[in-house]
Amino acid sequence: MDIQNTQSQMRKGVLEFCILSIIQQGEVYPSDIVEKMKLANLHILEGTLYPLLTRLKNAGLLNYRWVESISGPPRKYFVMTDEGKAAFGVLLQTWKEMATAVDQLTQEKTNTAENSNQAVS
Amino acid sequence: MDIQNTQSQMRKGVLEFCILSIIQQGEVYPSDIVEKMKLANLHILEGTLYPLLTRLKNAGLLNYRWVESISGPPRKYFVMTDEGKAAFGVLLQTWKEMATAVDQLTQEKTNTAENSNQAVS
DNA sequence: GTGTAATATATTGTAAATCAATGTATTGTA
DNA sequence: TACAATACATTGATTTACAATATATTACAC
Repeated sequence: MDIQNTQSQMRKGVLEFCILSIIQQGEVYPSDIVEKMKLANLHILEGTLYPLLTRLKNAGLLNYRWVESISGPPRKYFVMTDEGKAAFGVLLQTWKEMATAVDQLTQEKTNTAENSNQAVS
Repeated sequence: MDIQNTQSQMRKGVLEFCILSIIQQGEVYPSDIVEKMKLANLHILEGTLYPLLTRLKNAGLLNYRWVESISGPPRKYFVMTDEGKAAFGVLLQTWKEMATAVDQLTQEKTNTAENSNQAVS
């Protein structure tokens, strides 16, 4: 009950960061993002994704272009702006620092020999 | 603007997990938690912490005992229940998996729109 | 052509959680 | 008694994810 909620919070925390990361790797439309996130076990629903993309677009981090599809309505392909790329760099640094901090925090007592996953560069 | 918000989201996501981690390392009262979190660059306010501790206590993950202080009102010292220890184990696993997934996601190579599906320019 | 399914973008209403500000209570000291 | 420091606690506003639903386009069977 509460565990699932906490797990959900954890996942929510990195949603925007992961979506920016996906878009930085190349043009994608929303269904691509849902798919890639699912592969990373970070599920996101359309009702969450669309407002989020709008937020990021309004913040100047993203742009999009319409692309015709042969199997349905046109798609919005999203790309990073220069500002978005800069923001992603900052967020990547924030993520690394936070992950390191959390690892240190949790390793202060959890000293099992199994936990030898060292922090990345 | 939006970067700070995204950074804030990231930190929020691990708040409960980190607080459980701190309490698992030993008995603490709320001000201890605020202090330890600040040292990890994960700031939390009392207005956030108190409801959060109440939530975790009501969920059966925490207990507390009153301890007299020589310099003010009595303090609530929190400890983990057995259920809380089990929950923390699950969350630790969740954190590791998520951190790995996020690292992989951010390290993937660049794709192009032409690679994915049936996009037509 | 009409109806249905599949694909895709988008909005609405609800619930949960953080935060800033403030409130309440206890202890020591001038 | 008054005041400062410490500590627990609540309130109101804002934000945001989610479930459900709406709107629009294309393909295909009949």
